[in-house]
Amino acid sequence: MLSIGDLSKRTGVKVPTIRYYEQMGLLAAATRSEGNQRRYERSDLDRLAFIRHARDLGLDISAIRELIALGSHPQQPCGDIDRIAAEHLSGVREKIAKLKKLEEELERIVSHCDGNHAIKDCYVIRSLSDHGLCEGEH
Amino acid sequence: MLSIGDLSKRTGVKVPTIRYYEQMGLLAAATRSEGNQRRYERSDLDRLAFIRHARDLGLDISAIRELIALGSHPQQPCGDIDRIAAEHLSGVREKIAKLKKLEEELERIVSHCDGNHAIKDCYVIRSLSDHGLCEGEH
DNA sequence: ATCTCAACCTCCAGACATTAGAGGTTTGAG
DNA sequence: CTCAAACCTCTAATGTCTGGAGGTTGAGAT
Repeated sequence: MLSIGDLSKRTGVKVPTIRYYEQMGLLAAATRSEGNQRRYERSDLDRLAFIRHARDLGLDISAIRELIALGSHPQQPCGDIDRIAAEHLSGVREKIAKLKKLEEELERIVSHCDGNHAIKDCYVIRSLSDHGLCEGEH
Repeated sequence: MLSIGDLSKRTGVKVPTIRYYEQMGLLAAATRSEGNQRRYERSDLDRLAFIRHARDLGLDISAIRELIALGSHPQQPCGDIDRIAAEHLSGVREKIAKLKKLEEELERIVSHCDGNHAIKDCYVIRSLSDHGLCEGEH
């Protein structure tokens, strides 16, 4: 049996976050010690690792809840699960595309500015003020 | 003179968000009509466009406040502005790198799942449960 | 057996950048 | 002049945690 602190150390999920996940219904309410402290076992550790992994991938709480619910019917076909992951993949791709445009623009801004001219002539300020200077759209 | 709704339409920033920016000190308190409604002019539109642009680039409110403050002393050299932009650039690059790893992993996960086997054998669930299946780190 | 102090408990509040709603007032077009 | 749309302020919610206050428990050392 693990304390909440043990669980935290092993998964890298902070203690209040574990309690939050319990509150959000991602983790079943833990069994308690005589003194009312949460006690966890192997299966809780696995589930928390699953949650953490999914969060790292950027899935939100409700998506994870959906996955967990689906996962509890292991005989059914996994089409829905596939759909959730695929939807998320396209979301991630969009974010990457956006960020790449931002990266280019910031690069351009920084490379034009040597840090030594007066602010009124600074390319950073000029290009932030005047969207027309941007090469891409965003 | 523009109403807050006009400003909103022209910049794509929602009305309550404009009021929020005023509250946060990014926009100066607008002049008011006789009936206490906000009235804006050209310079407000420019500044709001600046703010919006900076937010699109992912700068947070305090960074924007900093830029605005620096921009109001146009005789000083722009080293600080350059620093803010450069710091932000490295943040964006980190985000991109992270998301690319996620993209790869999600691709791998999705491609292994044809949506037709039982959930207990689904690669999505298996790889979320077992970090050891990941090729990269995250 | 007792002491001690880290780790635990609950509840509440804050962080971020908005967004939405309630309830009331002003504006401007017909 | 009327009346709906747009405005006002204030409050509260969103999502995902994170921190603190104030009090209790657990476990190792004496």
